[in-house]
Amino acid sequence: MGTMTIKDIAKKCKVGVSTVSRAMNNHPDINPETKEMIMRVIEESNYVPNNSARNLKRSDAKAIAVLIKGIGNTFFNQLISVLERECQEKKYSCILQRVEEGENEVDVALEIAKEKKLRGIVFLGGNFSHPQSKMAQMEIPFVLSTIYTTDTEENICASVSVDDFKESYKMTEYLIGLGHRKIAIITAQREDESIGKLRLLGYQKALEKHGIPFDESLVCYMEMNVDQYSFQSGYKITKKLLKRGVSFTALYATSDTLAIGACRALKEEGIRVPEDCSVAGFDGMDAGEFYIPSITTIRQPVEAIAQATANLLFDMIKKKEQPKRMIFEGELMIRESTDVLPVV
Amino acid sequence: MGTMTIKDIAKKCKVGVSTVSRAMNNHPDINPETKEMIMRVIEESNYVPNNSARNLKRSDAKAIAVLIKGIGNTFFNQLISVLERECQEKKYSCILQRVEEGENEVDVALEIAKEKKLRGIVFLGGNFSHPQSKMAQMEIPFVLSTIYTTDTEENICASVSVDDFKESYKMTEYLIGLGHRKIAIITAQREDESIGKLRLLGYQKALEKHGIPFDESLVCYMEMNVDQYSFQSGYKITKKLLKRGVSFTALYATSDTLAIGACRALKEEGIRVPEDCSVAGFDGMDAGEFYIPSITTIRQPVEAIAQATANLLFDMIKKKEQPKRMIFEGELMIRESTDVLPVV
DNA sequence: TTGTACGCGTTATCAG
DNA sequence: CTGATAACGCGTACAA
Repeated sequence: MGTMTIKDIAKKCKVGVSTVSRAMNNHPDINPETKEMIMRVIEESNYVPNNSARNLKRSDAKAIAVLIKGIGNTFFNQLISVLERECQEKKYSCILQRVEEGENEVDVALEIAKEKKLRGIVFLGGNFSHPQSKMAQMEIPFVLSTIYTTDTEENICASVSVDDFKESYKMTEYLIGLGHRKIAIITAQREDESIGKLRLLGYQKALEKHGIPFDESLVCYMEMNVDQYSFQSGYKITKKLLKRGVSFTALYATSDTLAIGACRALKEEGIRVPEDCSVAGFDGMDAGEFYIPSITTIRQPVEAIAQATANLLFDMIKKKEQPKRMIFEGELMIRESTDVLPVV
Repeated sequence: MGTMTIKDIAKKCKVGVSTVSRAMNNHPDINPETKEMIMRVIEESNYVPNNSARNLKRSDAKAIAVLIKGIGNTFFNQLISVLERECQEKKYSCILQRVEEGENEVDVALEIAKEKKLRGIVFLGGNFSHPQSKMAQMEIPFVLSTIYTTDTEENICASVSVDDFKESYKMTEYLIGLGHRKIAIITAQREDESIGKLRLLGYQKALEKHGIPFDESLVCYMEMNVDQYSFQSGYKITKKLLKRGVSFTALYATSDTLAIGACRALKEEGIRVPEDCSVAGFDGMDAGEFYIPSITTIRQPVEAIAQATANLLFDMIKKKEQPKRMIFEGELMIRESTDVLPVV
């Protein structure tokens, strides 16, 4: 019975197609008996309506999409869960769409918005520096979650995130407060113009503030090809740093995963954490909490960010709210991987 | 200028719609100049073709989908990467579709297969015990990756995985070989009929083989509600186990994430790994490799499994291959978290 | 309450 | 090489 259509069902039931349609879509004006009969036939026939045809016709979809750049980033999983929960509550369906590293997320957004007749979009991850002309094409509300974008005064994107600059400053200052002066940093690739850069700037600013000269040889940039914020990445970079032979008493990795990779690398060289070297991360992921030693980090309030993202988006959909930037406070989680610099 | 259609473009270009369609879809029979002109207009107009309409018409899609039950399972990320790479090579597009814990993956498959005119499907995760009648509706090839299913002789599903029973037996035997006799196990929820059960059975079999009586009080079942194979889960279960006051010298967690959670819990109680208690995992994830102590585990050959999954599926699509079950060998990775039982 | 017929945006067929 | 036009499967005015 190859592929059923609504017509086949109509024929089987000896009714018109519209009646079948009404039965499927819970329309009020239909005889309950006819409806039941139709539903039974549908069930028996294993009929599955064609979504493409539906989307083509439908004007109202009650759906949003979440575009995720850089899956594998465990950090997003929690965020997504909350977003999905929130959608369910609002009776919206939530479409998850992964976008490749090389792809342009706005293009993907434009396409899927049209295909699925979306009401709104959430962007997760990515650098997000797109020309204004491109952004203007987005006819539906969208919010950037966990992403920073360098938008101008007159044209602000809706976004919710922590202030990466400030939080990074906070962490660096904490390390300095422990007595560390030679603080190595693992940061995004040189070309990064987004959160990676901000975190680096925060680090620099804190050093400057405390009269510690910025030492380029203590900065480790991630490589382009490898999986950006992975254990592997942190491990390799740290190995390389150690080979360079520069000395440092603290290592600030700009993500918890990087920090964990770094700890492994240090251990292999017989360097104890935190006794010989303090290690700090960023994000506040579970992995860092369970690690031994547990990783000192800046915890992003994921739950709150996700919640705010959903609220802002739905408010924008209802025209109740203009795009705005929302900043959340990160929390310095002092754990086992950092310690005061021992006096020698 | 709301939403452009192909007609608008045709009008703008003063050509017929079919010419525009040809330009977009790289058809051979079109004047290069006309094509170029059309493409320019499309670009300028920010026209985005409607995918629903496309899918509706298209008969051939050259696409497969990967249905993932239980994202968050980092284990899948690698698998997916390989699958995507393989698709690219074959010029197929690869659609990732998450399926909720409560959803029926076959229903989702049926729907998306129809909507996207898929050529094949890969199932990742889930228990997969579906009635034969349901499976019969799948008109396109599909393969279960990393999933075990209790299929009958005459009706085998295509699947590729390790032999969870055998591998679990292997791990347990290894622990016994170290001198351990009181081996606790963290396993799936009681109701599990899939890999969780198999791993438990492998454990039991190994005990039996070596004349060690099975002790129900050493078995920790996961809870239903919590995130199944998470750090948290392993942590909590271990805490509970310790409270029970039963003594054990080794703890076999049936996933690396559980093992890591367990290590944390043990540490908090002042129990050293591996000196006081050996801990073993399963899967061979990065997280376990970088953990301190690194986790002894059974490494699933993810790369090979993914590769075989792709090959099998594409062969089935080309009718070159019948559904079959493929078993891969797991590798016992002896690392820091296990040690011989000290003679007291 | 139900059935008929049209249109959604594309692509494919077939004459020019 | 190009342009009409017929599907694709469904929802929905509109008529009955």
